[in-house]
Amino acid sequence: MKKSDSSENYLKNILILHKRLGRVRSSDVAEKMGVTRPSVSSAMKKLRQEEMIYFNEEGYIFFTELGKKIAEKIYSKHLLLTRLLVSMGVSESVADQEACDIEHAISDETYECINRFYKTHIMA
Amino acid sequence: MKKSDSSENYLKNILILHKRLGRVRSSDVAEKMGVTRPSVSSAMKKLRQEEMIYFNEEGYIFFTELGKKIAEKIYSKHLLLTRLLVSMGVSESVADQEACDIEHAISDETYECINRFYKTHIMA
DNA sequence: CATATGAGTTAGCGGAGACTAACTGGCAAT
DNA sequence: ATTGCCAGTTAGTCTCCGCTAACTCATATG
Repeated sequence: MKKSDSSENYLKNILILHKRLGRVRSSDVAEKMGVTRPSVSSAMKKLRQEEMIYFNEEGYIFFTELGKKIAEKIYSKHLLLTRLLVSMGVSESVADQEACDIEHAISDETYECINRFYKTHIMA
Repeated sequence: MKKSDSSENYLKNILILHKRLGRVRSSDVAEKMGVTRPSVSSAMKKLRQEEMIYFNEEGYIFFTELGKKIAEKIYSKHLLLTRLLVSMGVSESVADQEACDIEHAISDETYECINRFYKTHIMA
């Protein structure tokens, strides 16, 4: 049911690296997230067992449909929260940083509420 | 520096029980938070070592100045976040629930930003 | 007086999720 | 062909923070 914050974070960062680099290895994830390669290795093992990702023959990481959906959802939450905080006067870097924690705490329903609010009260 | 979410949660709930009951024992905390008495016992031990709380002769829990300050700060964050979410359309109960996680993720500076925003854009 | 109850503690366990140390296997350069 | 590097994995450790089991102690109740 409840995915752990840690797994969600790995998925989000894999997505970001996919956008940035085109293809992603475990060591890229380790470098981006500031964790060791063994940590990534065991996290990837878990995500693979949960059918969120798979590795191709060359060792690059790809999303399954499920993994992609979850990664994109979290990334959307991250972006929305960052924009919201910035428009409330929080600095770009702090907003980005704190959104990383908040994003795991809000449900999809709450995301929709915030999104509607943002569109009608702020973006407008 | 970074207090754990768990400790912050204990402090917040002790504060709430103080307001509600006047005085607070470990078992009250256990019941309110849905954890076992041994869990509370070890959490209180930690908070006592950190000089956040102390016990009086009868076994009731009281805040030190430091503990009170931190508990009130977290409680303020909780209230503000709940009100913010509710005014964005999130239900009272979900807002309250999710605020419990978000409250540990926002800095004091971000709290001030949200507070200003709330006062000028929503409460007004 | 004997016993039951309730609060608190201690000891020990378990899962998450990080870490280090050390091994493997591929590939490049000398 | 040997050496060295880089990516990945495995094994084992640590910390945090829950849990259960079991003990202590005080109070209340038969």
